[in-house]
Amino acid sequence: MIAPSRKLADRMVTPASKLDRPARLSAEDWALAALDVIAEQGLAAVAVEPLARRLGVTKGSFYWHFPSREALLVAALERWEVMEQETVFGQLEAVPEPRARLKALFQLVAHELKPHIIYSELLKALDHPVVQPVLSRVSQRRLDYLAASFRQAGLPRLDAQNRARLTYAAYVGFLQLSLQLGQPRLHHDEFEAYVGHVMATLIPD
Amino acid sequence: MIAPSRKLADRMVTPASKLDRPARLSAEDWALAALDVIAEQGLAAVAVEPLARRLGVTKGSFYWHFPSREALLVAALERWEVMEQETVFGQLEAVPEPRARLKALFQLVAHELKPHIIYSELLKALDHPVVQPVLSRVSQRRLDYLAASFRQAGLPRLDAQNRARLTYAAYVGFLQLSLQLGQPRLHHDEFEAYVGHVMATLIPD
DNA sequence: AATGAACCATACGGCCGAGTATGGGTTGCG
DNA sequence: CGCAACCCATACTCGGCCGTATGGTTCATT
Repeated sequence: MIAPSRKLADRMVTPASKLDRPARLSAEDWALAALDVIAEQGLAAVAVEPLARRLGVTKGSFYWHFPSREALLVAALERWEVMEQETVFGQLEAVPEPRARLKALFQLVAHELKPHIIYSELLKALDHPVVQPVLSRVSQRRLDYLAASFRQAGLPRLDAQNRARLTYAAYVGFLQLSLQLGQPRLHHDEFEAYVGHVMATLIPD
Repeated sequence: MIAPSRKLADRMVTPASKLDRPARLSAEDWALAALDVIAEQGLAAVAVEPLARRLGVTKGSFYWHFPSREALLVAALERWEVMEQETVFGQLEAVPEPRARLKALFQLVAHELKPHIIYSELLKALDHPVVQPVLSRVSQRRLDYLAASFRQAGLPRLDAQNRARLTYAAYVGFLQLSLQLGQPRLHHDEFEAYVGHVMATLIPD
């Protein structure tokens, strides 16, 4: 079982011994650290002992909070799934007009890649049984959201669905190519032109 | 200590004991087996001992042909890179008209996923230093090919480049979503409709 | 002050895969 | 036949990570 997350006291008697580590960790701290490692080095790099070293403690701490490495992954992904809901969808609720909302969505994804790094890393770890259902749910929600937006933008139902699939595939591919491959390395101007082209091509008029 | 020598007759006359294994392997056999494992379980699953078991031999064999696991990966990717050139591009040289060639390209990718499984798996292993340059070259070649085709289809130079980027991102995303996530699980009819939608959206008229 | 719970360190066993060393068997060729 | 070159098996060492066992330390509470 997971220990109840107690608010970490700011009692820092040590001046500069172990730096800003809260001296005592909670299960949530481990889950957040796991998400950091996923974002930096992928899911496979989430190992107990390296994580412990990273946090300045030993395995003895970890196995008090979690029964196994699997349990940590589950907790981390659970936490990520709720966070991503707010992050991605939260900023778009405000835009009522569907075409403007789609444009805002493209701009968001294109210019703020960091929130999508974890999604991209999880996509690379889809063979893992814990990851698959989570990514499945998240992707389906996004697809439905896209399809609804295209529908509101005037596309017939089937066209809206297919356009959503195409758009989402382009999103996933863009993430992989720009984050993982990092190859194109477009300069600012040509990148803006690219985003403009994507919007002009995929958003109906 | 002294292992009793296996009956030689087992090797010589057996009709189907060790099956079709050529009894003695070459470096190329190892490279091809590595590609099989990549296609089935990803690059991380390419380990020497499991591979040896798969081939019915032991590590002793491997380390005669290769100095290290790295060297095997390099050889396997090298081999894959030349094979993929012929496989993907070879079938399209015959089609002269650019728009028809693009359509043929879409159909090829949509209906014959197997040749792209390795590409998809390598995409998931881009953090590996051996993989990065290979995928970088392959992707760039494909992008250039796409851009040239869109150019021939009548798009202005910059539009052709951006359309190529968009198309290739959609290709990569489609691979990840259908191969790894396996989620959409579209039925035949709606899948054909999707492919049609993609072509109608991305191929200029 | 004392006690119990929360938290962590240390040490251990086990698994698995990378490499190394070495010798034995197999094949082609003179 | 005989002798290399070639191919493979066996038997190690080494390191990394998982999980367990156990005892020590710190904190809140009475």
